[in-house]
Amino acid sequence: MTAMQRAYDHVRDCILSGRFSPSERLGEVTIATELGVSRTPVREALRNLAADGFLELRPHVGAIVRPWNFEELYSSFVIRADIEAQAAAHAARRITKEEIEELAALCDLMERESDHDESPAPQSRSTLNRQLHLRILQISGLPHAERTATQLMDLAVLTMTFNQFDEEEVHRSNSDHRILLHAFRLKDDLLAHSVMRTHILTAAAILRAGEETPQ
Amino acid sequence: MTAMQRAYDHVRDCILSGRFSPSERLGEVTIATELGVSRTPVREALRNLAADGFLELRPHVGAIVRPWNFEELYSSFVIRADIEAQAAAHAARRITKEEIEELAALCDLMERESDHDESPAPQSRSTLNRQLHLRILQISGLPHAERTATQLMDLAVLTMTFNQFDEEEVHRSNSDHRILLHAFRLKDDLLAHSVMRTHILTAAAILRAGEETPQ
DNA sequence: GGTTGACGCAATGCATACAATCCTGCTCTT
DNA sequence: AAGAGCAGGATTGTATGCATTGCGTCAACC
Repeated sequence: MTAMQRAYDHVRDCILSGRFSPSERLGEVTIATELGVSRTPVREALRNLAADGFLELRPHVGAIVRPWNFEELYSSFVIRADIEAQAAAHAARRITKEEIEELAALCDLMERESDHDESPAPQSRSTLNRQLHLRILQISGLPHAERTATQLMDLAVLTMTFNQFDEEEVHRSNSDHRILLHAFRLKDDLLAHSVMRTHILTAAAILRAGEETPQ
Repeated sequence: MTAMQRAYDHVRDCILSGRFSPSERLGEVTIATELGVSRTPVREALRNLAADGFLELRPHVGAIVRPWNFEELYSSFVIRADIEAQAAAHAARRITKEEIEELAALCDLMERESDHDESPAPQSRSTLNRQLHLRILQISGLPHAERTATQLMDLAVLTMTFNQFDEEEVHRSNSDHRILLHAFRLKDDLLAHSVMRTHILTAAAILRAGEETPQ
């Protein structure tokens, strides 16, 4: 583990946990002394975080935590819906039997976990979900889809920790995955496209519902 | 102009002009001495180029020029088509009269340049085209659409220099822009979506045609 | 002859020092 | 009292030196 990676993870975790509030100014020296490393790896980590959309760099001012209002987050889902739907359609045409079994195994794991009401690892589901979506993006054979969608996905994890699905919504999500697998088996690219698009836009709608009621 | 920016532009131009061939290994010291600067800004430039998709960084090995086969490039167009179509639809609902006039002015410039057969600046059209698309992305109010689409667009400029549109194709492209503006005036988001999607997929098809015949 | 091990080298990773630039608060002036 | 100018400080930009790590090569052993 390099010092840059440590700095990256540290700042990222601080942003996600709310220790660094939005629009807060972060200096290189502050973080460097906090971690006991030099400015060089910290500087590099901040650049990477900015490239990944977590920070905004202002020369001679400092890195400020990117303020992520609701519109910002919702837009990432809208874009992801298009990209991943397209990827699912491509994947449906290229997927092999072995890859289908691989995805099915992931779905089994997720459903088995949902059955146990006392979920041992609360973030396990989101990890498995990420794996599933990532694998489909890889299978699609659209390298840029993989790049951009994973960026948006990791950025969305930010709020997923605050906004948990309830039991009914988890069930629906699992059902979406099953239908998607069905579409893959049939090599039905139109169905795959539509299911994936609905799957993500549904998540966005749930997010919107959870975000609008508290206010 | 910082030294990092100089290094960034230098390496980028070398990649685009073919001076650095794909899969070539680039050392930090090589470029640093070539430009007469220290390793530090070069290092930072290489990171940025990797973040923008031009390079791939391998720890303790070096930066290698990302091999961009045809599939890779084509996939960027497919993704862009979806993103920018969605952005156009959103823009159609939010655009103001002033912004429409602004876009119309850009279209006028592009068409006026097309009329003069002796185009003074060969890359002027691609610059104007970039401005037009970027402005629409901004108007869409989807920040992530702007981020991802511009990344893909800049990456695609790479081959646009080798693959020029002929007169007929330029005319068609201008016509697309005009219909898009028409859709904006009518606030017709469906039309805007479809026109933009077709516009980009057409460019991809032309690219494919130009790429398959030489072989 | 093929394979595995170690050693040397080259390149990156990191730390520190210095320079340039910009922001900020204060003061002086109007 | 409000605005402009200036000085101080803080932050980033760059250079350089040392530490670390992976890779290639050569030789020895199987």
